[in-house]
Amino acid sequence: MSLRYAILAILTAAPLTGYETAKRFEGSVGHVWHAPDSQIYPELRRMEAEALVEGREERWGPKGTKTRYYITEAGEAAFRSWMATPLKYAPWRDVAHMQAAYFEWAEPASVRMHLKQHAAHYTEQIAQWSSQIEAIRSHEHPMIAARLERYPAEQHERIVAFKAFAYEGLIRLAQAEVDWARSGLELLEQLDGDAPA
Amino acid sequence: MSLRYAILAILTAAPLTGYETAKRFEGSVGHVWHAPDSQIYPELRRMEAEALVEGREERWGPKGTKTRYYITEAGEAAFRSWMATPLKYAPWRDVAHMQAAYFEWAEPASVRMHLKQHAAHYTEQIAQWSSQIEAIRSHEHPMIAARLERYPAEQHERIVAFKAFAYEGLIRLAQAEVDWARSGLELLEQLDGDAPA
DNA sequence: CGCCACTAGCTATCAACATAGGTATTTGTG
DNA sequence: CACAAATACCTATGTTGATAGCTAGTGGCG
Repeated sequence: MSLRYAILAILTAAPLTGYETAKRFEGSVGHVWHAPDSQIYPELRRMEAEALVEGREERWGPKGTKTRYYITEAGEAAFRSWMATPLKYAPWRDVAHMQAAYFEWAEPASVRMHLKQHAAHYTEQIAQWSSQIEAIRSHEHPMIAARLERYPAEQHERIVAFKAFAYEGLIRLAQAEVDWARSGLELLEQLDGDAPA
Repeated sequence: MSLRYAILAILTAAPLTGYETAKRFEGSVGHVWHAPDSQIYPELRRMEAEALVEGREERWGPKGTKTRYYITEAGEAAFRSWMATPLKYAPWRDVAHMQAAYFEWAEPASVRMHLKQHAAHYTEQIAQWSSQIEAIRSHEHPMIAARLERYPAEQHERIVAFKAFAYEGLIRLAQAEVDWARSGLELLEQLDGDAPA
């Protein structure tokens, strides 16, 4: 159900075609929520059937047409109501930590590789998200720019602050992953120091 | 596919019936990986068909029988090979952060509630995982006790260290969530301080 | 002996997501 | 004008996971 609300969220900034929506989920929004186009097209149609969005046919060149989806009042209401509802916290499911619990089944070299990869992956994520935050704060981010145009100036501070806040949370998490992986490398040295090959 | 390896992982400590396996996924292993019994029973049968586990019928009272699953050589090999394989990092999907990015659509009181709930949830998680770590380090944890009995003493240190390490990672993440939620509450005070109701 | 919680095992259905294909049109470039 | 790249849209299939049910035997208690 979250995909639906992610779609509604980006449609509050600007009406989009299915294709554009899918692109957003590869790029900016994709940093917080990922979805393939094969999920997005049918979901948009379901949402249209429920009157949360309205699809308007547009000409596209001499022969083609495309559908641009506009969020409706009902759609905004649904989004607002979701925003007011407390989240259900799903039970944990984390492969990396699950695997780490059984590292005694892997070669020390393999463990080292896993941990280094883990740190590298999240370090890269931090870099990406940091540059997103900068673009958000400077209003250079295209989605932010479109959104700010649509809403009155007194809301701009909140809009920007919350987007940046969300990314800051992701960065905190990623930093925790990096720190954990590093502490794992230290642990490994300790264990192998005690009983070297 | 991860469910399969989670099952293999716990079967390396002791052979289990389907029911016992399901119980593990509600309790201890469930902290890192959750799965309902409706997933576990068919998965065990699939794994038996692929010879990763061997099911042995056991009497259970005068009329009943139950199947206890033993990990096979092939199962151990599959697990070891998975342990040596680098993980694929799935694209991000996080409802709480997605929702936070659009907090301007919620009432400040509602945002405050969300953030407090978020902090409370992960604080509770930290408490649970911390007590797990204690039980692991003191060897009081039943799964750890069973596991240590099965493996030679020189491996005990690693077994315990890696289990504790995994939980430490979860605690780091949860702590990051709590810190983030608290910083969100501060941000909210700032924003509402600028323009109070 | 009746009752109940627990153990044991199983099924059916649905939503969510991944993967991998497909067609057709437009637009820009050499 | 040929061609590639991008735009636009769609489907089919399989896996995973969530939800909710079901039957039936065991073991302990009053």
